[in-house]
Amino acid sequence: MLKVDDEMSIESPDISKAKSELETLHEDRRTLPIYAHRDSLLKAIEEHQVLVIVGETGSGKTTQIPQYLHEAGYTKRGKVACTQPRRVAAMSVAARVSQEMDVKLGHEVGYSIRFEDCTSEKTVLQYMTDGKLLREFLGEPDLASYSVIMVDEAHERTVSTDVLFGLLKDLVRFRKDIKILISSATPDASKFSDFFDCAPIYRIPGRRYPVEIQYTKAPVADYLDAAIVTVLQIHMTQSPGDILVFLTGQEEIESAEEILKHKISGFGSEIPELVISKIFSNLPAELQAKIFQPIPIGSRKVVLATNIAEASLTIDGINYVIDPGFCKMEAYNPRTGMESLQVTSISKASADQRAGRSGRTGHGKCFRLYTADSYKTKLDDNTPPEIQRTNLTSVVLSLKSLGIQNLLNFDFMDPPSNEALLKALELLFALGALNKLGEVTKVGRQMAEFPLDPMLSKMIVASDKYKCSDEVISIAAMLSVGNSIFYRPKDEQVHADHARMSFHTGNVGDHIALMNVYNSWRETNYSTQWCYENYVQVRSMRRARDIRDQLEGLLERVKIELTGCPNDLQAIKKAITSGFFSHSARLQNYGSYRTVKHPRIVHIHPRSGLADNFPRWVVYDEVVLTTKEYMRNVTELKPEWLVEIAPHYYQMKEVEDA
DNA sequence: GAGCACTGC
Repeated sequence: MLKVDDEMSIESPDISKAKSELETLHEDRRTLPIYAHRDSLLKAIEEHQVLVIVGETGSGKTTQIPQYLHEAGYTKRGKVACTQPRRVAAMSVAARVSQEMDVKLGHEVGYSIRFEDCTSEKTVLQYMTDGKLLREFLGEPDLASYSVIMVDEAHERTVSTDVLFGLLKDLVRFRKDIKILISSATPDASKFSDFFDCAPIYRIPGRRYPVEIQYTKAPVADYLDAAIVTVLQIHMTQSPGDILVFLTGQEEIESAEEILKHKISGFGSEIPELVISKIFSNLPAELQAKIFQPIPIGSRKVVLATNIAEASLTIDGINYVIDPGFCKMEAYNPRTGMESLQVTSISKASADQRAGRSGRTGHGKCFRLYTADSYKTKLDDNTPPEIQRTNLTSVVLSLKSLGIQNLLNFDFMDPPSNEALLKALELLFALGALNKLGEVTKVGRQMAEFPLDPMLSKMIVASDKYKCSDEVISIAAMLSVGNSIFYRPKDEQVHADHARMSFHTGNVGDHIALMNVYNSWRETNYSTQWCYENYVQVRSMRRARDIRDQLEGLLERVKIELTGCPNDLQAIKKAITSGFFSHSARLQNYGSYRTVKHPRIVHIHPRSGLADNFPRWVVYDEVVLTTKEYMRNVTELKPEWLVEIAPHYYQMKEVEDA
């Protein structure tokens, strides 16, 4: 398990420890910066319904505040919830707090995350992901079982925390007995305070070491090259301590690795050993764990990392950070519905976060590969919150099912564009989730139960009619996992492609191919070996299984029978079309396609099973912009299905073959 | 013939 960043290092419990283990834990609690503030903090919470807490990394807020609230009696009135943006954080903080309180995890202290509820009737301190609390809100809109909600890591501004902000702001008006704590690590918390009607800000000092920052004198032409040169300079001139380099993606990391290895070999034994390691989320877990392995005495470690090392995990022993100032960021265009992943300059907040990674265990040094002037004048203060960069269909359906009528008036801290909201409303209407008055329909209520993109939910709801829910939930689960199902190592591409194409026999289309992958794996009783042989990512498949199991459970709740029709591919394709009819395209000349609504020229992605097949009409899962505008995950359909399935959306003349 | 940052329900 990776070490997570949650203010204190969390070690696995060692049962053989001496009797004083608990005493040591209690002493540790008293040495945290927050301890001196315990009583005044409780007083502030008592006096105000909403309090913004600024607690720097290392202050102990996440583990201590819920315990203080418990000691002060708040848990007699209801549970204390503390939300985290990430699953691992929720789990490991809960484990730590249960140790400190000397209770069994899942009893008084528990956590709840998707696929895993480690709480019981005894639970009074509940750590959870922010998305999970949002889901609970849908079932219990007054959060009656809670006395305090602490939204932790609020500065990360996930879509879920942003939506929670609006809902909680409304909730405090009629639940005078609930307390809301907004906890953030950014010094500038005035935005949070302003949003919550000038809620007071309580500051807790942190415990971190100073970081010296160096800029380049002139802009660098090639940041990858500059980063490599800087690594070598640090290695040869600076005192011991490991190096962390922030790069933008897997490919860049792997090429940096090669170049570095080559350069080092050129030095021979003239320089001390430099151990190169790398981390990015798509790297298999067993290889990720390597970055934590100890290295020989006298050598130095350099970790090449993506943004995963910015907030999601912490590597001990880092004294030097190299920050080229870039990351890959998702952009969403509401007008075209197109997503793209682009290399962008980071924000000042992000640059400061990166620099801070060098000052956790001692004095740090951060080498920024841009000028001081660029930092001041070119970088934005903050990264735009995710809610302004994403497809909102799912958020809008959730809010509508909570009875929020006018979304354009919903109190967002940073409102998404009206265009993005209207686009979402328009699609939900087309899917039949909203009626003309904008009210949630019966279908919409069924759809809202599924933790999926509404087009996928609609596909599942529609599968009831076509008697193929068994197949369709597998497809939904596989699509929901994302694009990391197939594994394609550089030196085995031919084998990998061959394995992948075997699921496409009969040109069934990518959706049904995904179903074939899932079914084949299931037939092997979920064999890991099978995954390796077929160049399929084990982690993605396990995730697909978890999601599929959850969807199967939800079918019952929305009264859809689990029925299969393995040999009726047309029924499955019609269910797919019921969710994705708005993503239809027809073949043009020269193998390009034109989308039927909001016409634009798109292409079948070369990794699609239908890439060389050019069916006349297709539906697609999504369009991504890379070198071209590519449709990812494509299935052939008959044009008359569009009018049959979505008569309110298509007219006959739009779908007639020329 | 492409090229998938990172999370979450």
